[in-house]
Amino acid sequence: MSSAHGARARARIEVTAAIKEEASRQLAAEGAAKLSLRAVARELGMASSAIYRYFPSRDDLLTDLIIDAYNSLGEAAEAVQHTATDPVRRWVTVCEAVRGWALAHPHEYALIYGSPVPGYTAPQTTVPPASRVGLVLIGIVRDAVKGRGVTFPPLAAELRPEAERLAADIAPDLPPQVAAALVAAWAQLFGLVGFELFGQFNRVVEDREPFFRHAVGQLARGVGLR
Amino acid sequence: MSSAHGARARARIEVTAAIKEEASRQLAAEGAAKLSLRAVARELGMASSAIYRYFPSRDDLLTDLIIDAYNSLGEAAEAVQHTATDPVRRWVTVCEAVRGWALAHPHEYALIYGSPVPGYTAPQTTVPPASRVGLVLIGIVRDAVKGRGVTFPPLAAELRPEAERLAADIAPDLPPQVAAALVAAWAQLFGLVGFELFGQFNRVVEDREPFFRHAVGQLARGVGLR
DNA sequence: TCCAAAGCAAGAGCACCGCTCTCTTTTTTG
DNA sequence: CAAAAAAGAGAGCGGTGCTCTTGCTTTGGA
Repeated sequence: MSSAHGARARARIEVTAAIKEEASRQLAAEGAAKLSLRAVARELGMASSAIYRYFPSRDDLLTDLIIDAYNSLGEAAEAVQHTATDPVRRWVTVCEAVRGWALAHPHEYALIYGSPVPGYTAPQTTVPPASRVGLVLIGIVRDAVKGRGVTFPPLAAELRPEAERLAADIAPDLPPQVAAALVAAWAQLFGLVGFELFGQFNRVVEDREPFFRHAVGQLARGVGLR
Repeated sequence: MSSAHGARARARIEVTAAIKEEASRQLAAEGAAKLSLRAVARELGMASSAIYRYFPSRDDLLTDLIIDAYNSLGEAAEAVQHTATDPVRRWVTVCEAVRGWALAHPHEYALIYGSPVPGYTAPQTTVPPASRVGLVLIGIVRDAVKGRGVTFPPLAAELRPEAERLAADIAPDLPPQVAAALVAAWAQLFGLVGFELFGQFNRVVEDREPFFRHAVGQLARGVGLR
């Protein structure tokens, strides 16, 4: 068993943690593409082949880091979700937390929202951590709907079936129009963050904080919040 | 001189083109990270070291491919920008062209709008090609403003100075409110496309075409188009 | 016209990478 | 206490970007 029985089991946990720690350091410093198992091993003073006792491949290590990144971002969003009561303010606050986390952890952000690492497809285990930010946004809108703080956004007729299916899937208690608008706003939020982070706003947007605040405020109104 | 004088100069152009062609093939097939100079050379039947006579480094080759990708996407957008007269329809059509290009060229899209290749910073030469889609969107809004087809969107007071600076920079003939909303919508468009392309919509949005059409339609209204 | 200069191809080589296999040592377990 | 399982180390394979040296060919000026 891999329980915390012997000293060996404890050592395994420690070494695994040390590997992830060093890998995380390299990820933050140089980015995912320059993360090398050999360099991690070197830094830890072990043979490069020994790493493979803990992570079967580089991709498995990356998967762990991806999950950590999703959880770290999710926590950042969850931590501020109740610091306001007004729906729009709550929405904007959470969006700002997402942006703040992204600016503080650019390589981690690129790892999870940039181009998927080549040939790499994320396993199912990443799905729950990846959903946390979305769930926070859903929660805000849900509370607003309960408190009558939502004007239903318009919905094209052709989108009706998809909106109903989507609402049933992710938030059964939300009106289809709101659910559809929410998903769109969710994607658009990461468009704003990504453009700033990846340099697309260079020489275009200078004073980025108020710009972002205003844009996500409009996003909130697009979902129906007020 | 590097003019088309001798047979040597002509050969250089041909070899350069052949390298880019093969590299483009590999990029489309496997993605940027698996593009290897050695593999390109192998495929072309030349020594790997010979490539360096044409491209000083792998990054220089990638820069060329980035420019090509921007231009290809820009052309796709420009090609459809006049197929409608109604401002909202024009906007949606161009957005659909962007999405269509992205779905048809996922690796090229990832190259230019995914995480920037680590350590790599795009040189100034990429700026004009990178601007083409934005210019198309600006053109649509400009025409709409002239034709009185625009309701000015709201603008937070704190954003006023940035909006004026931004408008002066990218579209002096556009009202600041419109210019600011336009830039935000521009970024949000790529959020929608990226989320679909990079799998974030898996198990969330099923019927993606109407969803996208509706979302970018709302985007157009956010800019003031109607 | 001839000859030096410049351009180009090729091969060997360096330092790195992910990953595998084998061998030895250590710890756990029946 | 012995057998089995786990872990570490080292060598090695095939791959990468990139450099350097060595010849060969085209080019342009005296």
